[in-house]
Amino acid sequence: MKIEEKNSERFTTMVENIKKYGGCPVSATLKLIGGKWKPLILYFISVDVNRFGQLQRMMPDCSKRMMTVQLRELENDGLVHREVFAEVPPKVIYTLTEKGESLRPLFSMLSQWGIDNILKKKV
Amino acid sequence: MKIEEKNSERFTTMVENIKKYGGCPVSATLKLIGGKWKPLILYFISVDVNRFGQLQRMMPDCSKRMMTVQLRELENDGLVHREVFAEVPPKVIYTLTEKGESLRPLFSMLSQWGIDNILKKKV
DNA sequence: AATAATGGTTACTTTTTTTATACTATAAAA
DNA sequence: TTTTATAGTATAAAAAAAGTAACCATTATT
Repeated sequence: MKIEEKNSERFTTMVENIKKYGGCPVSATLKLIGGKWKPLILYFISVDVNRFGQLQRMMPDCSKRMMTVQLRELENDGLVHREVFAEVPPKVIYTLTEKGESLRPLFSMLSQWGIDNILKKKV
Repeated sequence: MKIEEKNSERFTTMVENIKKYGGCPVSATLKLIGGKWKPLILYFISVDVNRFGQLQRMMPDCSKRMMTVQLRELENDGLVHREVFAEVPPKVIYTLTEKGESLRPLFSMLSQWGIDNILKKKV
C-alpha cells in the first residue's frame, strides 16, 4: 500500500479544493498580493497615502513604471479603486475596495510571521 | 500641510518596522512562501507526502528541476528538513521544520481568502 | 517664454524565472 | 543482460518580470 493511498483521507480537502476550483487557493491568493511592491502599496493606500506621487515618494525604489503596473494589476484584481478627477494638473486617488480591506487580517498575520521568523534575526 | 505629515502617526508602525528590520515583513514572508509550487509542496509534505517521487506524482506539472529548486529553497529558508538515507535506490524524506509548521494558520487563512474571493467565482 | 506640477505612457534592455531535454549512479529484479 | 526504481544534475532556451530613460498634455507660476 502506497503512502499516497494510506494518507489519502488526510489531504482530500486541499486536493478537492484544487479539483473543484481549478487551482490551489493559496497560490491564487499569493498571486494577487505577491507582487514585488504590492504589500507596501496596499499598506500605504490603507493609511491614506493615496495619490500616485505620494506613493512614489514613500517608495523611491519603485519606478514609475512599476508603480503603474502594480496599481493597474491591483485595480484589475478588484483590490484597489482608482478615481480620476478632471483637474489640471491631473488628480487621481486610490482607495482600497471592500475586497482590499478584507485582506487586513491576512496582512497582519503575514507581517507578524515575518517579524518573528525572518527579520528579527538581523537585529 | 501634506498628507504624508498629516497621517504620519498612522503608519509609523509599518514604516518603523521597515526601518528597524531593513524591509517589509509582509514582502519578506511572501518571498519565502510565494514560489510557484511552494504552497503545494509545503502542503503535501505536511500531510506526509514526503518523498521526491511522491511529490512529483502529486504535481505532474512541476518539472523535476523546479521541484528540486523549490525544495532546496525551502530547505535553505529553514521551512523544510531533508533527510537522506544511505540506501540504493536513494531515499530522501522531507519534513516540515518547526518554522514550517508555524505557517499552518497562515496557510489556512490564505486558502480561505482565496476560496472566498477568487476561486468561488469560477463555480 | 521657460519651468514646475501631476500622473502617467512608450520603447528598449537587463535580469530573473521557468521549461525542456538529456544525462547520472547504484543495486535489485526480471 | 536489460529493465526498473530513486533522486536527482547539467545545459540551453524561452518566457516573464523588472529596470531605464525619454516623452506627453495642460495649466499656473516665475
